[in-house]
Amino acid sequence: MRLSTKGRYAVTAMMDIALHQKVGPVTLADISQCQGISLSYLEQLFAKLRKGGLVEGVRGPGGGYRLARPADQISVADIIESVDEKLDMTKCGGKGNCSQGEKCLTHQLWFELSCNLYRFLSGIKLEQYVNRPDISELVKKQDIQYGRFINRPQAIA
Amino acid sequence: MRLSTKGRYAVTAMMDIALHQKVGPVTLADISQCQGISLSYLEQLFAKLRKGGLVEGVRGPGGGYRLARPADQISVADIIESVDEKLDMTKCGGKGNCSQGEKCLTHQLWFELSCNLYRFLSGIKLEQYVNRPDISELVKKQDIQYGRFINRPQAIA
DNA sequence: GTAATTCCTGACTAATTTAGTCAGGAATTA
DNA sequence: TAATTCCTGACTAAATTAGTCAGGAATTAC
Repeated sequence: MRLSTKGRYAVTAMMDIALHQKVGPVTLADISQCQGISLSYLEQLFAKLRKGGLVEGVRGPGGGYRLARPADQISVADIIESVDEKLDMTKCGGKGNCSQGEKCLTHQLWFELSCNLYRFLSGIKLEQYVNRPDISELVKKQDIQYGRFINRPQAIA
Repeated sequence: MRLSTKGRYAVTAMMDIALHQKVGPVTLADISQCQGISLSYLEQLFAKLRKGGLVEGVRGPGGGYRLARPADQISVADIIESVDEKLDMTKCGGKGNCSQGEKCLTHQLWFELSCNLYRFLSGIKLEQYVNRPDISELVKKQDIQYGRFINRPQAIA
């Protein structure tokens, strides 16, 4: 479990999509503009999120990305996991030069810690942010501010 | 709050020191050998841990590093914080180009998440690993395996 | 007081990851 | 048919991580 700006980008982008679920698919161009991330970089990230089965793309005008499953079934851990490559925790991998076969003690301790962290982040779902009334209010304001979804009549329906 | 291999190195190294508190200071050379990290890189990390007030160095033969305060007062969050530079969470920093003065919504959400994570890692202290009897047993075994503390009579006293 | 040990400092380099750029193609809608 | 948007892959630039090197400073053991 690694946690970098890359993971943050992915999580915030996914939050953006989750917050607009009802309006329709969200374009990467919108996310790019609102969050100040380059479009091409977002495309790289979303290629991974797609492979991870977290989002699905909709092509053509009015298209964009939507969640591949309900927001209460997507955790922060899911997102980070699909975007960040696993780092081998042990440094000795399968070599066993760490402690003659056994996993080195401190590596074992880190592993425990890492599991706890993973469990913690697995418990945090996108849904719990979406359903907060104070947030829905802000979403509306910001959408107007950025002029999002203005030329998308079918999205409202 | 970022979490990389760098942070992992620091945490595992600190665990190593905590586990050997009673025996005396732990040399970076030992940690380097046991965990497969280069000595010079460890020195860079420990320069930060020292500045963070988490460890203090003891020079000369029989020297090494020891914890600067009790193990129940050093959390995983402390360690990672002093080793990893802060990353600006907002990307707009103080520029306010994010959402005209207000913090962008999704950035705000990430900030909340990050706080929770920080609180979680602050709750995990080095002590809770040190005091586990199953671990003390393993520490002894591995120390013999690596031939640690063999030429250090004063360390036992 | 000399030698060995260990921390400590700073500058430099190599490898990896992150982030961005570019050029183009494929599916969909109007 | 044209506009929109995802989608792919190759390439480059910047940042971070990790390692290397050379030397100095404090301490201990002899």
